[in-house]
Amino acid sequence: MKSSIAKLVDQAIADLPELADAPEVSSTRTTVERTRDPRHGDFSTNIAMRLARQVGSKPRELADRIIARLPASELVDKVEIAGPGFINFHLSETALHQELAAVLSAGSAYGRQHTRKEPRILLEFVSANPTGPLHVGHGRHAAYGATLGNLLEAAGFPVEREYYVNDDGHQMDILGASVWLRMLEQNGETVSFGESFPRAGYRGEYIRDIAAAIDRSGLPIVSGAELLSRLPRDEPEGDKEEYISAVIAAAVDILGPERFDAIRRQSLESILLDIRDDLGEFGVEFDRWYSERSLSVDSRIDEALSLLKKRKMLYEKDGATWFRATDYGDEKDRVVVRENGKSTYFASDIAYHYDKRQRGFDHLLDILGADHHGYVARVRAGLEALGFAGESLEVELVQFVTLYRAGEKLAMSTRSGEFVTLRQLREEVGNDAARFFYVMRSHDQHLDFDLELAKSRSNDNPVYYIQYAHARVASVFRQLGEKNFDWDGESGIANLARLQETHEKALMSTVSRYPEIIELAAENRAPHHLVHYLRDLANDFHTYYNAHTFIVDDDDLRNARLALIDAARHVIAGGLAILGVSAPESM
RNA sequence: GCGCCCGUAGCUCAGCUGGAUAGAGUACUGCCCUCCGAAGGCAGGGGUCACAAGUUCGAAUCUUGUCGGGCGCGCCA
Repeated sequence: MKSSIAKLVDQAIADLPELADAPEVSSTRTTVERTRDPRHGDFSTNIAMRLARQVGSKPRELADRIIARLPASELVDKVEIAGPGFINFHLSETALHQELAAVLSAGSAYGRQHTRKEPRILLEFVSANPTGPLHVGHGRHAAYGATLGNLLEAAGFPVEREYYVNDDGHQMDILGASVWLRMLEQNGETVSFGESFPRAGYRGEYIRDIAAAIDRSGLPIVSGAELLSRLPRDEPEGDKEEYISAVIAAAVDILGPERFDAIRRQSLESILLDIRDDLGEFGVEFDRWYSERSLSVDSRIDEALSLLKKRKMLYEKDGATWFRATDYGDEKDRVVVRENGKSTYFASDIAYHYDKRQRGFDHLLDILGADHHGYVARVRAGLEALGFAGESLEVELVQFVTLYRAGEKLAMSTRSGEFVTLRQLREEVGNDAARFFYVMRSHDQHLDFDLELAKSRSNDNPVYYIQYAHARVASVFRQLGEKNFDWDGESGIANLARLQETHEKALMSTVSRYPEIIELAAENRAPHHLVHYLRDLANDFHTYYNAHTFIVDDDDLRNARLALIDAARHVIAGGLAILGVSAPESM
C-alpha cells in the first residue's frame, strides 16, 4: 500500500513544471512513511519540505501544488497539508478492504514479494569451527542467519545459505591429537600431563565420547610412559602451542600419518554430524556445507593467488608472500603464504570469496562474530584486488550473548570446555523461545539472554503473547462449529464495511502494514523489526478480542469480523514462520 | 596508541537512511472474567535521549570533541 501512495506522489512531482530544471530532484526520492499519530492520517510525506528550497518556494505552497497534481485514487480518502509542510494521506476504507481481501486469498503467503532474478545473494553464517559442539553464541548466529535468509526470500531475493566448514589446518591436528589422548586414557593408560591435559587441546567431555566411538582395530598399542618419553617433561607454562605440536608430532610418529588422519577424519565427521543435527532440530538449514579443505584440494587457493600475482598484488618479504592489502584501504599488508610454505587462513578466505563470486553470486552476505570486524577490510581488499566491487561483500557483525539465570550472569569458558551448548539451551527453553529471543534484539546490540524469562510460561514471555493470539483465533473458529454457526469468507469480505469500530480499523491497518515490515526488516537485515511488529499486531488483536464478541447472530457482521481475525491469523502465522517459531492452534 | 560497535524510563530495549507531543515490554499502583481462552484487556505515574559544541526551517538521529562500556589490532583459525 505504501508503494501505491509513493507512486501517486511521484507522478504528481513528475508533473511539476518548476521541478523540471532542478538538477537534484532525481536524487531526492519521495519519502512516504506511515504516520505515528492517527490524526495525521495513515501515510505522510515530507517531500515538499525537502524540495522547497531547490524550487525557491515555501514548503506549504509547494505542498499545495503537489496535492493539486495528485492523480485521483480510490485508495485515498483525504489529503491535507499539516505542520510545516507535511502532506498527509488518509486511506479510504476501500484501500483497507482490498488489502484484507488480498490477505485472505494469499493466506500466510501474504506479504511475500514476487521473486526476482537478481541480485543472487549468498548468505554465509554460523561457520563455527568443527572442533566442538555449538554454544549459545553460535545459536544467535544460527537464529539470526536463518531468519535473515527467510526474510530476504520473503522480500523476493534469490538467496542460498552456506556453512563454511573449517576442516583444514592446525586445529584439525589438535582435534585428532586430543581424541587420541582420550583413547589412550580409555585403554587404561595413565598419561600425566601435569595439568591433566594439554592446555591447547580440546578438553570438553565430547572428546571422550568421540574417542570411545572410534574404531581401534589395527591401532598400535602404546603405553603412557612411551608417549611421555617423546614429549617435553612438563607442559611449559607459557608455551602451550609448542607442547600440543609435540603431542601431534608424537601421535603422527606412533600411529603413522594414515592412521592419525583416520582419527582426525572420524572426529571431524562426528562433530559435523552433531552440528548438523543440532541446527536441523533448531530449524536452521543450509543449501551447502562448503569445505575449506576442498579449496586446497581443488587448487582454488593456488588459482586465486596466481591471479593476484598476475595483477602484481603480491610480493615477497622475510621469506613469506604478502598481499598488498593497504592498496585497498586495509591497515597493513597481509601474509598469504608463510615462511614455511603453507598458505594462511586468510588466503583460503580470499579463495573462498573469489569462488563465491565465480559461482555466480552477486552479493556476498557474511554473518560474523563481532570479534571478526578487523577481518572485513582485508577480505574486501582481496575481492577488490581480484577485480570485484568491494560493495559486493556485506558483513553483518553479530554481538555477543550473555546468559542470565535469575539475575545472575552465567560464566562461559571455552577453555575448560564447560560452556553452555546450544543444545542445552534449546532443551531448557525450547526451540520457539530460543529462536525468538535470539532475534528479538538488534544483532549489533549485545544480547542479555534471560533463561528464566525465556522459559516462563507466563504473561512475561513475549513469545507466548504472540502465539496466544494465534491460538485464540484458532479457538474462535473451533467454537464456531460447536455453536453451529457458519463461516462464509466471501460474505466476510463483502461485508467488511460493517466493521466500523475503532479496534477493528486499528487491526485492519496493522495487518496492512505487514508487507512494509517485511521489506524494512529485509532491507535493514533487522529481524527484530518483525518481532516488534508481531507484538503490535498481537496487541491489536487481544484488544479487539476483549472489546467485542466475534460469534454474533448477525450473519454479515459475524462473517466480516471472522474475516478480519482470520487475516490477522494468517499474518501472525506467516510472520512466525519467518522467525522459525511455531504457530500453535492451541496452547 | 589506532580501528569497529554501543550509551534512550528503575531494568531490558525499539526509534538512528534528520521531521509533528521520544515509544514498547517489564516493574510499580488501580480497575475488568454470569460473556468466543485472564498465557488477556484498560488506566496511571516514570526521561537532561551520557556530556559539550556545530550543521539547518527542524537533531535521540548527521559532524567533531570529551567521558564511560564492549570487541579487535598474529607468518592463529
